[in-house]
Amino acid sequence: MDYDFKSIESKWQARWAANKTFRVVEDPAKPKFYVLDMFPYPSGAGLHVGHPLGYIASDIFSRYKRLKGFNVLHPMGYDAFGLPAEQYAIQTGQHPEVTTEKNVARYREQLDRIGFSYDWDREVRTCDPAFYKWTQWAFLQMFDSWYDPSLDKARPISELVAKFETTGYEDVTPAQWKAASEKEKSDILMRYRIAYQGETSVNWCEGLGTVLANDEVKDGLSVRGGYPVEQKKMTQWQLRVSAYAGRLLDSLEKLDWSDSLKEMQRNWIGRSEGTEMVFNTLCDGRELPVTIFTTRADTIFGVTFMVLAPESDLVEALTAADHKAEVAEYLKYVKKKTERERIAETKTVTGVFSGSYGINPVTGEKVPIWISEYVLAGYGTGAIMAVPAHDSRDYAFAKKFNLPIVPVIEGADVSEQSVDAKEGVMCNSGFLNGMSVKQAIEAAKDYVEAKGIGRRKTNYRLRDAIFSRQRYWGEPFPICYKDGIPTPLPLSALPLRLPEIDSFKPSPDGEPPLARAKDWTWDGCPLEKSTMPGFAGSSAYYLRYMDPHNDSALVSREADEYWRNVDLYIGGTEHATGHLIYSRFWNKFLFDLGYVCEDEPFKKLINQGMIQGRSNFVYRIVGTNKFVSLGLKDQYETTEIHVDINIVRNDRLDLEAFRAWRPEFADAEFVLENGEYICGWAVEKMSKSMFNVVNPDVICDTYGADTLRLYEMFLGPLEQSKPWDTKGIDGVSRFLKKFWRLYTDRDGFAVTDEKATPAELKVLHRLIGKEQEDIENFSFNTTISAFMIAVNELSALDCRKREILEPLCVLLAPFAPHIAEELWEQLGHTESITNASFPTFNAAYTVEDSVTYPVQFNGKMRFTVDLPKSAASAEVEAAVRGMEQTAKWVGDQQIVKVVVVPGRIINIVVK
RNA sequence: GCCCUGAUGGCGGAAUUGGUAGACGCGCUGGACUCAAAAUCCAGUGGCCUUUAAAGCCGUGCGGGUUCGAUUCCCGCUUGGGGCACCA
Repeated sequence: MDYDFKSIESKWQARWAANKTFRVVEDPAKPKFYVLDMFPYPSGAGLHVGHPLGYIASDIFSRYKRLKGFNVLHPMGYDAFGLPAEQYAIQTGQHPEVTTEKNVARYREQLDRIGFSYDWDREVRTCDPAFYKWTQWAFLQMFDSWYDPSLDKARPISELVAKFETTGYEDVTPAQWKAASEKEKSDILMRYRIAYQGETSVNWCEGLGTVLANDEVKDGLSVRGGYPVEQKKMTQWQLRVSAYAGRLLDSLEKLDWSDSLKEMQRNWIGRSEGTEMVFNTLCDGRELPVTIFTTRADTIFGVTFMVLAPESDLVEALTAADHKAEVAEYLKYVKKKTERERIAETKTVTGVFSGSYGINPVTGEKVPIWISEYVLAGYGTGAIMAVPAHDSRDYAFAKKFNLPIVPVIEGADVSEQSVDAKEGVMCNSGFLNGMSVKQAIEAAKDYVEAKGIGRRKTNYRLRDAIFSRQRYWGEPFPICYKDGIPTPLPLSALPLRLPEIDSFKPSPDGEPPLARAKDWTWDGCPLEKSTMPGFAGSSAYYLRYMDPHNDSALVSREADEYWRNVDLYIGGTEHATGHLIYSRFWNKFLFDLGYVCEDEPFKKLINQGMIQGRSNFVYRIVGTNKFVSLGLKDQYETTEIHVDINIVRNDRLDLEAFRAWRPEFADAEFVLENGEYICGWAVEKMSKSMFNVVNPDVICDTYGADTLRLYEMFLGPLEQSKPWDTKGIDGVSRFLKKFWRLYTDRDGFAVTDEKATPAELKVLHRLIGKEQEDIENFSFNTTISAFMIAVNELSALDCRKREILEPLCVLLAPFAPHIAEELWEQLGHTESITNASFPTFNAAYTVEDSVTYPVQFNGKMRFTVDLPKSAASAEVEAAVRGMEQTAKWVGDQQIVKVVVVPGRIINIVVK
């Protein structure tokens, strides 16, 4: 009876769907386990073989955990708002919803063929109003909250209002608050709300007609589309992510994430401990205190000038009358540069003197104030004290503009470059002289605080997230403008649905597409016209899966307390500084307000590696239509041409198929070696343009889903990037056929009820132990190797015993669920193998009797062994190559005790 | 420039974390079964020396070190991949 994967796989996929085999409900009697994949954006191109890698891994783990008795939540959905569908809509006029729907259907079809154990009853789509109701709800919660630094958590804004009314808070007194107009009160509160509207320098992308978040921009170009991005001051909705910077950083500690990912987040958050110091300044005789931020308070005696960011609000006040013209010109120059040019020209030093001076608060010295683009307005205070001797950027600036350079560390040679290292002994520094740099940093901080000229300050590089997008295909803001004041809609108004519009382009006067909607108002007031960014919907989707149909809460308390947070999250590393930061922020916010019970969303996170394509090349002799085989190409001048991998097998080109591939190759001629055309190859990104895309559907057709699943895992460690090479798939395909043959013979199913032998039990239990250990460590490739060995051994033993084959079937089920289900049914089970139990490991079956032999050390780092006559001496001697580590070898005739397990060195202990 | 990560046969990758390097799979070579092919099965397969075999030597990016013993630990490099980059 042959292994007919096609009928088996379609049979079981249909049955799983019909029986809702993977439906999961909260069950307090069982321990929970939440396994989550990063949900995909359903793009038009469909899945290639690299996409399901993480899904397969999480599916194996889910199925394994179920066998281990856990109640496993393993959902899937779609991150369905986004730019590609909208761009497509602009070009074709087709509604993004239609495109999205079509792509989702295609994704679902492809996913279903691979046999995933998702509970599809819990599917979510971010573009579904029933879903984005809760995205909008969360936004309103953030609008209605502020970050209380004394409690270090978010609190209702009403508490802040109460403070204003009674005791005052920061620079607002009760009298001022009471006197303030509605508009003024709104403006004051905007400075505190978690979701707030404010003017900020944004990444404006003309090509897309919208602003972008920092993680949506790379090298001055938009990540989607690759259009240039410029800096622009605009009023935008923002999320006060920066308030959470400290907590986001500190709780990284307790997460089970890879070091590299945590490090990326640490860098992105960028904590730096320093000092804020006030320099008094003089400009045309006026005095103005200016606060600067430095991490090197110890170098205060080396300050020779100050620098302001061109965008800083201080520039105007600190530009002397006789320098207005130069400064204005410089500002104009800076403004017209795009972000991209600024990055490209990071080596060129520019700047202008403001005509004003600062007073060093420690030395009383007067230093010039400059304006330069190397100081950023958005970080610290937008103003710095410059110490050219010990900061390379200040040094470059001082050299360019001939400013003095004063070293304050003994022996520092600053004739060629600055000495940035935080080591050495201070000099030229008054009370700091003689201290090490590390001591001096602390001493200077203490001094500054004691004298009241500054204070310790921790700065973060993490900026608030810009939350407005001038696009159509996103969540509308539940905000209207009552007399120009941003006013939240009542919760009963949610979801605020996207309006129908006739074109998806920006409006003719440059407003977002929503401006085209008829009657986009609420209660007579105009509604907000921008929409939320892509990360809005993906920030809390994992919570929604816990309780996806709840219409009265994002997630009920019961569901949240049962599922708590994600135990295992699998996805790509490209979300390190976007989604994974925003989600953590979002979750902490909901935690502060008591809506969820865990303050971190994802306990363990694994980044699956990329599967790269393996491209093939042919070599065309320049100026001809002749192609030369790889080994002979050096004899000609050739151009390398990508060739479709579907017409190449084992790097041998199918000549006929090549001629048929494209009209221009129809009369191609070949220079062959040994009668064959050998193609060159390279590992590259899998993409259509390189003709190296492998479609999982094709693999499912030719080899089956179980083979695909096994092969993707067998390829190598999950977290590593590795090339796909279809020819290796035959190995796992053969394995499954052999596995099938263990249970069947020519006539059909053939399993006996005989008692298993110790040898057979040993094979089984070694595998159980190995699989258990490997799966917990996400080392799926080694499990599969162990499986291959076990199956080969059982074949050799001709073992057809139920006592062995039944547990063996369960062991395979997480990896190759279809074949396992089929055989499980053949074994007489009526329930799905999903409900079986993982076999119990019994180490006793795997251990051999150990024998003790005396051994002598002969002085040549080699051992001879005295053996009883009964022992197979060659075997034992071959086995004894190791030595117990702690043994100290003195002399050359020492007797040791050797414990030998045949074929394996176990241990050698000094007697 | 800074921070993470890797580097092992023709290829993907193993190695109980200091103890027989190259498991498992692909590919390749030879053989069996076939009229033939496919499928399947068996054997071999790191390099060098050798007619063969035995034995030996060399081998985990490079150079040192620790150790009876290093792919594994330490120091110094080379190099692939990823991230950050005027963050004071």
